Amino acid sequence: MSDAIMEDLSIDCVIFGFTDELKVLLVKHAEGISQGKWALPGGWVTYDEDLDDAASRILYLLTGVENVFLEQLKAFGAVNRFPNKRVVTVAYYSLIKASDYDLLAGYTASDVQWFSPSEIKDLPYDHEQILNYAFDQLKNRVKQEPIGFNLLPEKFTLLQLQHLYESALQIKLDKPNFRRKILGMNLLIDCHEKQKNVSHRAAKLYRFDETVYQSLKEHKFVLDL
Amino acid sequence: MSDAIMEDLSIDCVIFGFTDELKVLLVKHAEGISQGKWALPGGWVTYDEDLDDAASRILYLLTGVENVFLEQLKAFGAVNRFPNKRVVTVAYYSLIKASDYDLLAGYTASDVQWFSPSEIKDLPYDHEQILNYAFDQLKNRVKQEPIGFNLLPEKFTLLQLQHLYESALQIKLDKPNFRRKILGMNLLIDCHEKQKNVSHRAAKLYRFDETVYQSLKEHKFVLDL
DNA sequence: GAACTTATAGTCATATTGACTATATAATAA
DNA sequence: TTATTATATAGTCAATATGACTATAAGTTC
Repeated sequence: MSDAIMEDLSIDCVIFGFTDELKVLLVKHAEGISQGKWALPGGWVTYDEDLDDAASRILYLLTGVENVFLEQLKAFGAVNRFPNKRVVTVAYYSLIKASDYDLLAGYTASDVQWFSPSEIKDLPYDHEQILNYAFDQLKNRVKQEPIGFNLLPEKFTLLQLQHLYESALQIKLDKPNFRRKILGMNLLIDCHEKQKNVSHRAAKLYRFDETVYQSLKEHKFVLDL
Repeated sequence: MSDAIMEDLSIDCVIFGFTDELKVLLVKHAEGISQGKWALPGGWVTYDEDLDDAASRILYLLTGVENVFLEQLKAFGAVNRFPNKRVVTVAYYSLIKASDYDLLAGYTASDVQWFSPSEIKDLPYDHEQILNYAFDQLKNRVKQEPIGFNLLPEKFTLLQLQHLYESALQIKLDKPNFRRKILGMNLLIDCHEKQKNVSHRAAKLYRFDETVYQSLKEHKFVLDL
């Protein structure tokens, strides 16, 4: 064991960020074959760290984003996915609140930035395939467990929550029906407060009931939207 | 590129087999640290094959089982999961009809056999963790797409299909409700035939409508049982 | 005060669910 | 031959969920 790198094994991270809409975190490569290109943050695994730890370390070094729960997506292992060398990569993904993190490019990255899905193009290697796979996974996850706890302000309106679902699932939802569904889950607590400084009727503010939120995460539910 | 092995990357396969109940395919290791132990079929990836191909090759060499659709489960990469050496393994799984395959131990396996989940114990490395993960994945998959096409005889009764679901999901189902649900999907075609040589009222035989089956596989549905 | 925008309440026909009960059909034991 | 049994299959029912709406309320801005 040493902290030498495993020559043929890498990590790539797909970080989805939510503010008003869904974004993806990319870094500009400072070196190597893909120098100057925007790509998923990625790097090499060392011999003395678990895969999950490698993913967190690499993400932090390249982007400054830390303390994020990374979930494994899949290993991508086509023979020619990487040029000149056989490299299998293990992809991870996460969904975070963009405004909670300061971006700081480092290590092999010269720049780091949030991108709208629509402006992403020409990703190197098989990163496009990884990203598409991550989008599918995200949609699945959103339907299988509640999201939003770390993505919205502590107090939020039902419409904000609805927008979150709409941008993660890329669909439009009916407002009254969404309210009914969400309120029926007893997941939200009425703050007995209203929005301020809005140029229309102020909406009620809610917050998550942490106990219910956690138990819904475990005892699988299916959100049929 | 060569057909040398990647020293630090392996494959492990979880093969679920269905006959009357759910079984798992294990091999007895003929060499190495776990010699004489029953374990998941696994082996090393070479430099010149895709991960998916490596999985198929290894499964075939060890067990004689071929032409199986293997789906990737997850990469397991804890630092000490394998003794004396850092090895990351990519796990695959599949669900097949046990009686369709002849078992033939080979390569690093001295024996191969189907096991009931309850009789499996003392698996080496982190194979128990992998197996448990595969069970969870199986349950998920069974709920998200139709199964049975390759697991049941061409003509089968509703009760046989129900037993398949019950053993994959490890739950009991209500017979009339299961019938209603399945028949309502228009997935089955009435063969206008009945069971023979049974010591009770013979049940109707059905077969899958291949077109509907395939389209249900793609346009995700959720089976709420 | 009128026009607008958004929030929130409520309607309704239809479909689905889980938990049942009832009847039909065949084999076998008495 | 009839009773017993095991299973198949049909049907009931109350409770709940769904999608597509309409209606009204409560604020802002012109």
